[in-house]
Amino acid sequence: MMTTIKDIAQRAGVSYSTVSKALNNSPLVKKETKEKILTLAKELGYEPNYAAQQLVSKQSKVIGLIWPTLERMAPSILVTKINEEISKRGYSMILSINSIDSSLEVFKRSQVDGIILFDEESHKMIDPSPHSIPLVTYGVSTNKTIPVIDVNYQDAMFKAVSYLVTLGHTKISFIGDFSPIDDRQVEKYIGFEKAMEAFNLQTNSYNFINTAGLTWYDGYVATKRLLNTSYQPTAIIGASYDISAGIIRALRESNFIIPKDLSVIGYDNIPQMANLEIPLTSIGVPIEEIAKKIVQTLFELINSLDILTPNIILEPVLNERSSCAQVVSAYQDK
Amino acid sequence: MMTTIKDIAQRAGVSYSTVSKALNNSPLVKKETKEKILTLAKELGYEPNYAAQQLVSKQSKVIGLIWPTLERMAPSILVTKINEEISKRGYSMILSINSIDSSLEVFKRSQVDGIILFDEESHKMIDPSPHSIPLVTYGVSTNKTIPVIDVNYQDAMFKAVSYLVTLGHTKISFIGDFSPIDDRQVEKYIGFEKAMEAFNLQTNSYNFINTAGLTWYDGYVATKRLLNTSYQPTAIIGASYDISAGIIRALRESNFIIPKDLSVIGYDNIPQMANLEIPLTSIGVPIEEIAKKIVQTLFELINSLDILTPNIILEPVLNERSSCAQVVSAYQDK
DNA sequence: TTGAAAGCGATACCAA
DNA sequence: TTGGTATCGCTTTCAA
Repeated sequence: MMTTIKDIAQRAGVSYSTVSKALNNSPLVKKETKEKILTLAKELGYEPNYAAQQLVSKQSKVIGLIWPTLERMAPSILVTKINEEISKRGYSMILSINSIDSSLEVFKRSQVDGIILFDEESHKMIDPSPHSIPLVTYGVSTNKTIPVIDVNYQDAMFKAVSYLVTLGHTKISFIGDFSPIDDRQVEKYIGFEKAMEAFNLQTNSYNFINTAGLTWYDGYVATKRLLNTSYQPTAIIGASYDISAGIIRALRESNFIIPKDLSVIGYDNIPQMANLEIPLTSIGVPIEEIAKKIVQTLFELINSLDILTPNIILEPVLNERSSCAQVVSAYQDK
Repeated sequence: MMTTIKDIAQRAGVSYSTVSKALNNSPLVKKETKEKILTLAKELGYEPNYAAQQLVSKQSKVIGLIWPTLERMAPSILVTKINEEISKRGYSMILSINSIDSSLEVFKRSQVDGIILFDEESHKMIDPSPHSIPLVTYGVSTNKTIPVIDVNYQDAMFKAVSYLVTLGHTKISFIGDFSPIDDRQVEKYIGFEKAMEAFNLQTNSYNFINTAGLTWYDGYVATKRLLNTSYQPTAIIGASYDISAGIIRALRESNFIIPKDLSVIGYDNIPQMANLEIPLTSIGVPIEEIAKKIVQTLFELINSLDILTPNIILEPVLNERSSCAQVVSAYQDK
């Protein structure tokens, strides 16, 4: 059987309330008594019963993260960062990969102090029961009842296009996943479309290349397809890290030199962007910032400093590396 | 404040022990009383306090899985399967991506009933303290104190080579990651070497191609490298799913027809194997079986049916699909 | 069929 | 400095 503070008290010849104090390093206990108790605790292999502690303290010091779609590379870096942020605050993080409902159930059982919800599609139907656990979600803002940390994807695409226009580009193709299941991807697409319009750039089907997937290979294949057409863009925007990697690989295979022959700009600001064959200029909110904001908002909610920040939209920034160049004017004017 | 069984008892005009029984659907409570209590509980938005339940029942019905290296695609399918197995038994699973030590700490806090440890390198230093939580690990057997579920990787490679030999192949190349950090990969390598020896097949450096990585691209590059040599293997063994995907892509790009020109066999038995451009013949322990065995062993430990099964080595099976063919004898004899 | 009461393991307050 | 005791919310005998 587990040893309890009572066992220790008995052996030490003191009351168990004294043991409790000693174990919590209370200044109210004489040094010698404390030492005796601590040694004894170690001897007996004492381990605190967290259920009992939680019962009285009403805190577990753990945060739950719901991540129903485990099989996605991109967020895994975010999850790692969030984990770090949470650790910094003396809390721990546990993950559940079940459906939202059952995850919520487990987390209640585990008595987590707060919940972060990662959802690709729809967190529209979560019922935020009144006395429930503090919860924030990361995703496209749709719900007004729970705080959402979000990225301004449309603005990201606007900034990307704007940057390319500054460099003289007018023939810009967007390669991304247009499937309506992922709101984030759709936002990027819309943002690109709007930006092209805003800059009065003509578009046709060659400007919108649908990868119908988010993997590297999807980007690769889509790029090959684009290259086989008569349209010759001077710049390509890749909608995600993986897709951009595929774009670069396809271009190099076709002997395009980046950025001399073609400029490429990718979405996302994960460190790996710099480790591609060509250091990729990218647009996006730094992953650390997203992690920080999510965790910060959750803790504000836990400490209920204020619940006045329902939706937080993070602004993307441009990260110049070396995959974009000025359009050579000789080509520019016919 | 949260509503408790006492609140319900008061409103219902019964004792709180009756409420407890009703909530647990005890047959000792009259139907009408039960119904009244249940309705009232719903009305008041009653949620059980799990810490209190655990304190008395000494069970949390949750299993913890420690997975320090989140960024690996392959195991993520295994994790999903394990999660399913655990759910079947009425338990839940939570994940921790922290270091082993801190994960152990969180799981004690969360009062999990059992722990599964996924470790790539060394679970040699875990101290299995006497009164601790039941624990099994998935990995290469090294430790005698805690049960390990493992795969016979050497045998897998033996069976792969054996199968190819049956088809008449003698020039077989192994493409895999030789880095010593991952014991699993090393085992495959050794298994291949031993098998070639066992069948008296000559080997040189062209038979062992080091990808120095486990991604698709690593396999792709390694294959290209092999193809540029004078050695013309008739069969290739890919050490992992991702690597095999890269192999296939490289071969197709170089206009090899699989399996007419070259046979390919991959390691791993995840369902995706069939979804590659060419349905890939593969060797490995079905991922479901691994998941089942891990969970089963853990529950035996939890219920301490017997602790007599310290190490379990699963036997790989061959899965014929359509990436291997008989060597045409005309080529065979010089 | 229901109620009273003990106890799970720890914290915290008030007395001594 | 220490000890006694109430309490957290629930399960589980044992009586009624």
